[in-house]
Amino acid sequence: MPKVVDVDERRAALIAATSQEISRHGLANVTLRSIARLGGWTTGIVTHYFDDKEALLKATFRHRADRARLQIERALADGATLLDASIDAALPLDAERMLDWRVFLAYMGASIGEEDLRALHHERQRRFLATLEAALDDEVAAQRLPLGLDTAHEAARLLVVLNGIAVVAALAADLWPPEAQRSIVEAHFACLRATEPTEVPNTRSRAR
Amino acid sequence: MPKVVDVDERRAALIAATSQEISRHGLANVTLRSIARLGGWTTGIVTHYFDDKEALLKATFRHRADRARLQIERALADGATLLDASIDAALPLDAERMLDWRVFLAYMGASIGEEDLRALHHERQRRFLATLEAALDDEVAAQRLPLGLDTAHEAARLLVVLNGIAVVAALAADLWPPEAQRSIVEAHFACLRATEPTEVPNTRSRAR
Amino acid sequence: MPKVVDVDERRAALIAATSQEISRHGLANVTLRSIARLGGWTTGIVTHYFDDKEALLKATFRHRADRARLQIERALADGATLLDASIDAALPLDAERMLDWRVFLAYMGASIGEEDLRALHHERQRRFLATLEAALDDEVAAQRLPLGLDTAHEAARLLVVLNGIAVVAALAADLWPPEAQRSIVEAHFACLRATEPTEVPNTRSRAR
Amino acid sequence: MPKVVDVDERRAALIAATSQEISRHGLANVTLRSIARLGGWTTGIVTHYFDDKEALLKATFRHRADRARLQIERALADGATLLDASIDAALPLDAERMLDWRVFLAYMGASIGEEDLRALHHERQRRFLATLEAALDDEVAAQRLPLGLDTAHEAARLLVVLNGIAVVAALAADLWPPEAQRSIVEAHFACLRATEPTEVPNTRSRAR
DNA sequence: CATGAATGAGGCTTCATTCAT
DNA sequence: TATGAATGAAGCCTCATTCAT
Repeated sequence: MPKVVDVDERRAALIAATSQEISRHGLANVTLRSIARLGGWTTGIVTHYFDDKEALLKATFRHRADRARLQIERALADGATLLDASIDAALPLDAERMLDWRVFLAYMGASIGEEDLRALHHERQRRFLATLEAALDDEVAAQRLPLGLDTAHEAARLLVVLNGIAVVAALAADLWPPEAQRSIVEAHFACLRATEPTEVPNTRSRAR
Repeated sequence: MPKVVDVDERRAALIAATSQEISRHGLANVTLRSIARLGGWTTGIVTHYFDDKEALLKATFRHRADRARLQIERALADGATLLDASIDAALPLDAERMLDWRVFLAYMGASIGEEDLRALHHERQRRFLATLEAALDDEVAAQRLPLGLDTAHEAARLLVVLNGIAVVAALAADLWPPEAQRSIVEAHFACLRATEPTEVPNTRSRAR
Repeated sequence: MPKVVDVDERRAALIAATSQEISRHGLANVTLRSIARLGGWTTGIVTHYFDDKEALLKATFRHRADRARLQIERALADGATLLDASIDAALPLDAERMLDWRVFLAYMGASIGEEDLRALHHERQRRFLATLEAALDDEVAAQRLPLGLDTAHEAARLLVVLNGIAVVAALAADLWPPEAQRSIVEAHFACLRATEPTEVPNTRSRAR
Repeated sequence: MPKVVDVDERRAALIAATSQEISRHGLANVTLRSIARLGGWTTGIVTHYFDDKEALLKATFRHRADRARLQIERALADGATLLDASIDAALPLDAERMLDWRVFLAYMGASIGEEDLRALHHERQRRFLATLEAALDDEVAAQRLPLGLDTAHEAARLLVVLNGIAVVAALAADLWPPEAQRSIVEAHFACLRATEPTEVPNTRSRAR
């Protein structure tokens, strides 16, 4: 009987260690050695569970993206409003979500100029947009947002705001304490609620 | 007499080549060789005009950050509204501004986990916020935005939106054509004007 | 199981190769490549067993200094007189001791102007002086040297003579054949014995 | 009429700057740039007055060797005893002589393993030995040293002692204050004066 | 399954030298 | 005579990957 090793568990441990290393020392400074050291393994372990370093990094990115999105979906499924979910499940206000965003941003920087990585981001964006749009539809249905809202457009706007907060907060944490981040999101939702549904489409069709 | 060379001009050429390389091939793939090749120099040229590779990269980052901010300031000084300046001078809608944003995002990713780089971003943010806040004050004074607007807060919001657009657009350009980017900014400004709905009707005349 | 390698043995082999390279081609011409080539390794081997080139060089220096001193101590422990030990265990009269001295002199030259290397030499000198002084005390106790000799002072003198011989001999080997080196040491000891001319006549019986 | 530049003077200035750099920062750290900087020149100056860097370094070495020897010869010509000349003109007890010795030792280290440099040292040693032997002959003639002294042999011994002091003192200056250095030389001369002229030759012909 | 020794390519950097001015 | 911009070779070092055990 072979030694029993839970492959998925080990993979998860490797991904967790990789996340930590990326967040702490930067994507450019992540080495197989540093990952192995953090987990108490040797470098050889990596190629046992992943094809190579790149595969491990991509898996880490995917894992954090999924985790981040699922946390929002779970909050919504549990009955949270989109506003609350955006703040309490999306903003980098605790360690795990900070990790999500830092891994994302690190990988985002690495993707500039490396077109083969765009597929990953494309997929991530697509899924986030779908989640946000569905949530917006639900908000409208629940009459917490005005009827007739262009939810596809507003999903994009919300994605932009959340990404924007993450960027600026990750780089200057002391300038963006939790209240500052929250107030941005709240202002955005206040704006949504005040939207005259006919206005936005009109604006978009403006001739230039 | 030695060969006459305009040092600043040569430095600018090196920075331009570095920007191109970062944008095209990614910060992690920028090598002294690739920079030199692009400019038709040898590798020694780099350390002739900069202390080392890091100094060149930082100078490149600073240059693009300054260029981006100055373009906005210039547009405003030339009489553009903040809305127009945001769209026509800030969004990555032409090659130069795309370069600004891509360099910024690349460096931002590299800053995750490297705390010594945060000072650069901090400075950049501070200056952008100051520029945006002053512009918002001007907008209010010109009665294009409602009196009593919290311009400090709105400067932060606008910064978030612009950064957010850059992030998502840089990673999935085909999902964010110019009109999509524009509509986000316009929706944001519409929201600003609606902050005091009684003061700013839809009939303002905007010079373009 | 990984390949089994005796780390200390491999380190010793690297140090041996480094000694050879220093002696043959000079400290300034020692490259990782040349060391690796001599041992049949690749360049990576060096940083596998030492932090970097400097660490390897310092370890080499320390090893040769220790070896040289221990050879003298061993000779004395085996019953040799200090005169015989000085000649047969200290002078560069065979390949190993020549290596000791050449490595020492090479490193000494490199220490001019590099104050951070002085600690190494300081330690080396301190130990050699202690060894020589103890040996001189033993000689006095064995009545081979006059009672009342200032052994601390004489240890310094002997160190000077041995270092001086090494310097001149290493630089002009043909001017300093073994007999010439020996005669210097013997004259020095003759002088020592004559320090109290009434006590040590010329009729002492020396065991060799 | 061409610009008048005293070639020898300029060469001397270059050599002086090179000596300083060697003594302060070590032979390995001497660059044409550092020399030029020290003298307020540009790097091109060197190849105007010397073939290349190596020629400058060798000229520096020769200059310091000549200077050191000539200072001793001058002291002797002025009527100093050899003992006084050895102490007051040879030991590294002032800045210039310290410079002589440091340059010598630095170059000595560089000569280990570089056989083409041995000619320089050979010549230096030959001249020093001749100077010392002549001085010893004079001392004997002046009856300050015993008749029948093997002056060739004693010149070698004295050279060894002086070189030895320089080596140890250059590396551990605090262990070798002026008095310590002096006492070594004085002890050596005391030994010379006490020499039984017949003894040394006998010792040297001993069978091994 | 797991180890970790060894490889070797490629990056950054330094610096003597050249040469147009 | 002097400048100093530019060259380009070569050094050290890092690190993903391989593979014998």
